[in-house]
Amino acid sequence: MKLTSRSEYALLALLYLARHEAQGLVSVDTIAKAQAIPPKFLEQILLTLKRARYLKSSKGQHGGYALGKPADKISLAEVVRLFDGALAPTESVSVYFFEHTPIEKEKNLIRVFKDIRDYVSRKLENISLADLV
Amino acid sequence: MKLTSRSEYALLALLYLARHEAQGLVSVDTIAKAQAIPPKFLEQILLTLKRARYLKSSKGQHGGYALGKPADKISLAEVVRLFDGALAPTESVSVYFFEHTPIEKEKNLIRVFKDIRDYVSRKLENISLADLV
DNA sequence: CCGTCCCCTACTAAAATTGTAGACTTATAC
DNA sequence: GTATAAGTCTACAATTTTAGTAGGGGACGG
Repeated sequence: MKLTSRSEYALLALLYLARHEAQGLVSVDTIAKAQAIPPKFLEQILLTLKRARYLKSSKGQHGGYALGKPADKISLAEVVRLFDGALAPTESVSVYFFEHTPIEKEKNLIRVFKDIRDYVSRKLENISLADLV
Repeated sequence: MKLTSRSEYALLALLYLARHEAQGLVSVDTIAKAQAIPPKFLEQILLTLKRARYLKSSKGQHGGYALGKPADKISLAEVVRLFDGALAPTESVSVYFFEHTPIEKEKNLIRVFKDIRDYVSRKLENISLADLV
């Protein structure tokens, strides 16, 4: 797993929204300024999060985004997977994003990388936005 | 950390050499065929490994490559770092490859990713080629 | 009906990844 | 001492991924 700026921005935006849940809807530009994210890029990211039901939104004046589910129901694992795919170090040990890779037949190596995969998944699955605000 | 095919091939080649240490020097083509690696690509990889002192070589007939140090002195961490850089999930928590990234100021996130970094580094630093042959 | 804000797609520039090509060098066998 | 079997080295190319930008459209509030 390697975080791209997409997923880092996504996490920052979600954290912002989790911290400002009381305020209701927040505009893209507000988040963009607060977290120093290129606004049009953030727009795409939020749209992706919305389609995946992590956010809800409304248009028009006073529109904006808010969390689509409780902060404790959104895990880091889900967010990272949405933007960066596999949490595993190589796709041949990935559960959700399996693909063939050269080391596939090296059982000993596979075991090591599965251990890492398991640690990372467990860790990120057990941490929600609520744990971080 | 995300393994590229470069580092996967490097690991395969090193394992092959570790398993055939008795045979002395082994040619690129022999390794390439045994491990199904594009030969000219492997050539580059072995050269990099050699420059980093993990391999030694000699030219000419009956030339080839062999491990440059004992198999138990070559850790997976070193090999992966050589080809793929940081073991950490994002460079802002990397010790050897630090760079600024967007989530930098989110202390809570940083803590999580440092935990992952530590697990991965310890794991890969404690496993050598010798452990896998 | 006007401004504000989300929706959506297409596009682009840069970087990384995954190789290929070919000329050069060195050691060994004969 | 020459042919040959290797490694050495650099440059290049194709593809994919990443990190954005651009801009028109649609909905909602006032």
